Amino acid sequence: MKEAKERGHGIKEENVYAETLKHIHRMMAEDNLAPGDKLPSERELAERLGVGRSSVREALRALEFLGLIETRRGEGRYRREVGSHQLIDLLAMFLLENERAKADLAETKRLIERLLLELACRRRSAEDVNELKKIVRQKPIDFARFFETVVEAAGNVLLARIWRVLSGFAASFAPEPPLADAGYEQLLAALERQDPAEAAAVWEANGLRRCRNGPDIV
Amino acid sequence: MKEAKERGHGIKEENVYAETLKHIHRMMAEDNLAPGDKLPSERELAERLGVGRSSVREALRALEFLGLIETRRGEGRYRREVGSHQLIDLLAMFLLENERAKADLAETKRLIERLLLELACRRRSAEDVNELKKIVRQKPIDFARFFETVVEAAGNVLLARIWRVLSGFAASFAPEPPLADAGYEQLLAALERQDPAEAAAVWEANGLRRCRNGPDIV
DNA sequence: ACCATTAGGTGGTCAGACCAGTGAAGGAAG
DNA sequence: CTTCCTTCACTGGTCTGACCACCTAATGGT
Repeated sequence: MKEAKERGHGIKEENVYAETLKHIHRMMAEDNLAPGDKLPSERELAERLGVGRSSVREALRALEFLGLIETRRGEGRYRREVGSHQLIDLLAMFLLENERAKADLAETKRLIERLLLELACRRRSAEDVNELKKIVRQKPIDFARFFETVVEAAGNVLLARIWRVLSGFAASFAPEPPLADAGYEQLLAALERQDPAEAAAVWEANGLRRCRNGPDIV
Repeated sequence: MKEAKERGHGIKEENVYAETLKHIHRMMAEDNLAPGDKLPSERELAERLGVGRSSVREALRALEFLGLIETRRGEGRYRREVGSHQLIDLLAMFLLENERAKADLAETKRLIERLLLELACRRRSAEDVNELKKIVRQKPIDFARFFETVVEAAGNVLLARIWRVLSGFAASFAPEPPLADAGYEQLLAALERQDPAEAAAVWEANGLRRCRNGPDIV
């Protein structure tokens, strides 16, 4: 009675939804899908992968959650620029109820930013420095663009993604108070001299007051 | 021709799936659902909320994605301990298909471990130090237990969770080369003296060689 | 009292149907 | 010819009903 199973294939035996998710993701990579490109329709994917439309829908919904694709009703689904994370809004909503989580989040974000700065110091190219100089020269300083460049220069995709997720969370309930201009000058100098310790020191010095005390002068 | 719509209710007009998601989440809060408690079944929720089962499924899948509930086939869905960030799991899954990502993963893990060590230096209690002394004294040194204690002492739940995820994935394809015993002695000394800089220095000296030099794998 | 069987509930999946937007093809009016 | 509008095919959104595989607990025979 009990040996009835074993549907022929010995291995996989995972949720169709999870399989489909991986499959579609792999397909996106293999087809070299650029941001803005259109994905096949739900029905076509279902037929091509030999699964039901509902399973395809759940997989696509997950990809949308991860911010990898964008859905336009009546049109289709499109590959999205990485970095715009839809899931952030939802997650933030849930996290709002936990004070401790908020504190941990703020601290973690801050620490990972320090790591990214240190990495950027070691790996930044000459172009990175020029780009940053341009950004700092142009007042008011665009904090987001400054740090995006730093993250790019750090050259660690995983750490960058974690940062973007945390950053999105934090932004949704704790607006970012910008550093003083002098802070950027110092960071830039450290980056140019490839001095990770100096960058970390500047970051700590500029961050502690707002982390500890809360509201402070801009 | 164009004024045909307006299904009676003037406002909402959002995806049923999104509405259902919020609805179920609110319901969980109002019913004071404790971790481990069972949620109503898909079919019951569908009937109670007046929507289709597929919409309920998409909403529940999202909650699962967020780590708020757990699904047990054949049994039901249960409220889960908050704080389990499922999304990072998924993120890692995707990154694992890429060689470059593996190098980034190893580096990120290493860096986050440094952060945890630094935090632990600042926040460790006397008991933490005693615990660590016991672990170090007992050869061969149990690396996992040593670091678990450090992570605990660091007192940042979010960072700890990220580390556990990274650690788990890293272990699955890159066995951990343990530190020399002398390394643990030095780390312990730094922790006892609450000297983050020293701890970080020891960590870098013992580990970063493999991350820095390799030209981003092949 | 024990254990195998059974029945009902639950999530997992699929297929088909219909709705509601979108955009392009195609025809009528200018 | 151009312009405008209708039409139609296609897409995502949703609902329904039907199975399946799985788990639990009640059942019933030994």
